[in-house]
Amino acid sequence: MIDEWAPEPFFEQLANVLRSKINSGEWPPGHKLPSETTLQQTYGVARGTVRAALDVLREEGLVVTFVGRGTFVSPK
Amino acid sequence: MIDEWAPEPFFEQLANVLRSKINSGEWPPGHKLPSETTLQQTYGVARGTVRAALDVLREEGLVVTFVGRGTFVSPK
DNA sequence: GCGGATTTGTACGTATGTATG
DNA sequence: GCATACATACGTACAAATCCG
Repeated sequence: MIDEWAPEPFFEQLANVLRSKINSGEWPPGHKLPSETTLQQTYGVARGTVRAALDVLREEGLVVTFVGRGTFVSPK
Repeated sequence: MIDEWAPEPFFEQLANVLRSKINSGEWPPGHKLPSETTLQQTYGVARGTVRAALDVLREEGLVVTFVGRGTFVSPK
Protein backbone atom coordinates (compact mmCIF):
# COMPACT_ATOMS: atom_id res chain seq x y z
CA MET A 1 0.00 0.00 0.00
CA ILE A 2 2.80 2.39 0.96
CA ASP A 3 5.56 2.59 -1.61
CA GLU A 4 8.88 3.23 0.02
CA TRP A 5 10.29 4.52 -3.26
CA ALA A 6 7.45 6.70 -4.41
CA PRO A 7 8.21 10.42 -4.57
CA GLU A 8 5.16 11.27 -2.46
CA PRO A 9 5.61 11.27 1.31
CA PHE A 10 4.07 8.40 3.27
CA PHE A 11 1.35 10.52 4.83
CA GLU A 12 0.20 11.66 1.40
CA GLN A 13 0.17 8.15 0.01
CA LEU A 14 -1.79 6.97 3.01
CA ALA A 15 -4.24 9.84 2.61
CA ASN A 16 -4.76 8.75 -1.00
CA VAL A 17 -5.37 5.14 0.00
CA LEU A 18 -7.92 6.13 2.63
CA ARG A 19 -9.57 8.67 0.34
CA SER A 20 -10.05 5.93 -2.26
CA LYS A 21 -11.86 3.75 0.23
CA ILE A 22 -14.22 6.61 0.97
CA ASN A 23 -14.79 7.72 -2.59
CA SER A 24 -15.28 4.15 -3.80
CA GLY A 25 -18.00 3.62 -1.23
CA GLU A 26 -16.07 0.89 0.55
CA TRP A 27 -16.30 3.16 3.58
CA PRO A 28 -19.72 4.81 3.37
CA PRO A 29 -20.76 7.97 5.25
CA GLY A 30 -20.84 7.32 8.98
CA HIS A 31 -18.40 4.42 8.73
CA LYS A 32 -15.89 4.31 11.54
CA LEU A 33 -12.31 4.20 10.35
CA PRO A 34 -9.81 1.85 11.99
CA SER A 35 -8.11 3.42 15.01
CA GLU A 36 -4.84 5.29 14.55
CA THR A 37 -3.07 2.40 16.25
CA THR A 38 -4.62 -0.11 13.86
CA LEU A 39 -3.79 2.03 10.84
CA GLN A 40 -0.17 2.39 11.89
CA GLN A 41 0.13 -1.38 12.20
CA THR A 42 -1.75 -2.06 8.98
CA TYR A 43 0.38 0.25 6.90
CA GLY A 44 3.61 -0.04 8.82
CA VAL A 45 4.03 3.64 9.58
CA ALA A 46 4.32 5.69 12.76
CA ARG A 47 1.27 7.12 14.46
CA GLY A 48 2.37 10.64 13.60
CA THR A 49 2.26 9.68 9.94
CA VAL A 50 -1.26 8.29 10.34
CA ARG A 51 -2.32 11.53 12.00
CA ALA A 52 -0.79 13.59 9.19
CA ALA A 53 -2.80 11.58 6.66
CA LEU A 54 -6.00 12.00 8.66
CA ASP A 55 -5.27 15.74 8.95
CA VAL A 56 -5.42 15.91 5.17
CA LEU A 57 -8.78 14.16 5.01
CA ARG A 58 -10.15 16.29 7.85
CA GLU A 59 -9.20 19.45 6.00
CA GLU A 60 -10.94 18.10 2.95
CA GLY A 61 -14.01 17.54 5.07
CA LEU A 62 -14.04 13.84 4.21
CA VAL A 63 -13.80 12.66 7.79
CA VAL A 64 -14.60 13.93 11.26
CA THR A 65 -12.83 12.96 14.46
CA PHE A 66 -14.12 12.73 18.01
CA VAL A 67 -11.83 12.33 21.03
CA GLY A 68 -12.22 8.94 22.65
CA ARG A 69 -14.53 7.68 19.92
CA GLY A 70 -12.67 7.61 16.68
CA THR A 71 -12.65 8.99 13.17
CA PHE A 72 -15.68 8.63 10.91
CA VAL A 73 -16.51 9.21 7.27
CA SER A 74 -18.41 12.50 7.10
CA PRO A 75 -22.14 12.24 6.44
CA LYS A 76 -23.13 13.15 2.88
CA MET B 1 5.24 33.66 27.24
CA ILE B 2 4.10 30.06 27.48
CA ASP B 3 2.03 29.37 30.58
CA GLU B 4 2.54 25.85 31.77
CA TRP B 5 -0.72 25.97 33.72
CA ALA B 6 -2.97 27.57 31.16
CA PRO B 7 -5.79 25.39 29.86
CA GLU B 8 -4.77 26.06 26.24
CA PRO B 9 -2.17 23.76 24.70
CA PHE B 10 1.31 25.16 24.16
CA PHE B 11 1.04 25.26 20.38
CA GLU B 12 -2.12 27.37 20.65
CA GLN B 13 -0.54 29.76 23.15
CA LEU B 14 2.48 30.11 20.93
CA ALA B 15 0.28 30.74 17.90
CA ASN B 16 -1.41 33.52 19.87
CA VAL B 17 1.90 35.10 20.82
CA LEU B 18 3.16 35.08 17.24
CA ARG B 19 -0.18 36.29 15.89
CA SER B 20 0.02 39.28 18.23
CA LYS B 21 3.40 40.27 16.86
CA ILE B 22 1.96 40.22 13.37
CA ASN B 23 -1.27 42.01 14.15
CA SER B 24 0.49 44.65 16.22
CA GLY B 25 2.79 45.45 13.33
CA GLU B 26 5.90 44.38 15.21
CA TRP B 27 6.35 41.91 12.40
CA PRO B 28 5.18 43.66 9.24
CA PRO B 29 4.27 41.94 5.96
CA GLY B 30 7.32 40.32 4.42
CA HIS B 31 9.15 40.07 7.73
CA LYS B 32 11.05 36.83 8.19
CA LEU B 33 10.11 35.00 11.36
CA PRO B 34 12.81 33.45 13.53
CA SER B 35 13.69 29.91 12.45
CA GLU B 36 11.86 27.00 14.03
CA THR B 37 15.03 26.14 15.92
CA THR B 38 15.29 29.68 17.29
CA LEU B 39 11.62 29.72 18.26
CA GLN B 40 11.90 26.44 20.10
CA GLN B 41 14.82 27.81 22.10
CA THR B 42 13.15 31.16 22.71
CA TYR B 43 9.93 29.67 24.02
CA GLY B 44 11.32 26.47 25.49
CA VAL B 45 9.17 24.07 23.53
CA ALA B 46 9.88 21.23 21.12
CA ARG B 47 10.18 21.86 17.41
CA GLY B 48 7.02 19.87 16.79
CA THR B 49 5.17 22.33 18.98
CA VAL B 50 6.61 25.28 17.07
CA ARG B 51 5.52 23.67 13.82
CA ALA B 52 2.01 23.08 15.17
CA ALA B 53 1.77 26.78 16.05
CA LEU B 54 3.01 27.80 12.60
CA ASP B 55 0.49 25.40 11.04
CA VAL B 56 -2.25 27.42 12.69
CA LEU B 57 -0.95 30.69 11.31
CA ARG B 58 -0.44 29.18 7.87
CA GLU B 59 -4.04 28.02 7.81
CA GLU B 60 -5.09 31.50 8.77
CA GLY B 61 -3.06 32.82 5.87
CA LEU B 62 -1.02 35.02 8.17
CA VAL B 63 2.32 33.49 7.19
CA VAL B 64 3.83 31.63 4.28
CA THR B 65 6.69 29.14 4.44
CA PHE B 66 9.40 28.20 1.97
CA VAL B 67 11.70 25.20 2.34
CA GLY B 68 15.26 26.18 3.02
CA ARG B 69 14.32 29.83 3.38
CA GLY B 70 12.00 30.27 6.27
CA THR B 71 8.60 31.53 7.27
CA PHE B 72 7.45 35.04 6.43
CA VAL B 73 4.56 37.29 7.33
CA SER B 74 2.15 37.20 4.39
CA PRO B 75 2.10 40.31 2.19
CA LYS B 76 -0.95 42.51 2.75
C1' DG C 1 30.66 26.83 -8.82
C1' DC C 2 31.75 24.33 -4.32
C1' DG C 3 30.97 23.17 0.26
C1' DG C 4 29.31 23.92 4.64
C1' DA C 5 25.68 25.95 7.38
C1' DT C 6 20.92 26.95 7.80
C1' DT C 7 16.01 25.97 7.48
C1' DT C 8 12.00 23.44 6.63
C1' DG C 9 9.91 18.64 5.57
C1' DT C 10 9.20 14.00 6.76
C1' DA C 11 9.31 10.09 9.82
C1' DC C 12 10.28 7.67 13.71
C1' DG C 13 9.57 6.60 18.84
C1' DT C 14 7.82 7.58 23.57
C1' DA C 15 5.15 9.54 27.37
C1' DT C 16 1.26 11.59 29.43
C1' DG C 17 -3.42 13.65 29.52
C1' DT C 18 -8.36 13.61 28.46
C1' DA C 19 -12.64 11.69 26.81
C1' DT C 20 -15.38 7.82 25.80
C1' DG C 21 -17.18 3.05 26.14
C1' DG D 1 -12.13 0.71 37.44
C1' DC D 2 -10.31 -0.65 33.08
C1' DA D 3 -9.64 -0.55 28.13
C1' DT D 4 -9.83 2.11 24.04
C1' DA D 5 -8.98 6.23 21.28
C1' DC D 6 -7.54 10.69 20.25
C1' DA D 7 -4.64 15.16 21.75
C1' DT D 8 -0.61 17.16 23.12
C1' DA D 9 4.30 17.29 23.81
C1' DC D 10 8.76 15.71 24.06
C1' DG D 11 13.01 14.01 21.62
C1' DT D 12 15.75 12.19 17.57
C1' DA D 13 17.30 11.49 12.84
C1' DC D 14 17.78 12.27 8.18
C1' DA D 15 16.38 14.45 3.57
C1' DA D 16 15.67 18.39 0.58
C1' DA D 17 15.99 23.16 -0.54
C1' DT D 18 18.27 27.29 0.11
C1' DC D 19 21.75 30.54 1.53
C1' DC D 20 26.33 32.31 2.00
C1' DG D 21 31.37 32.68 2.19
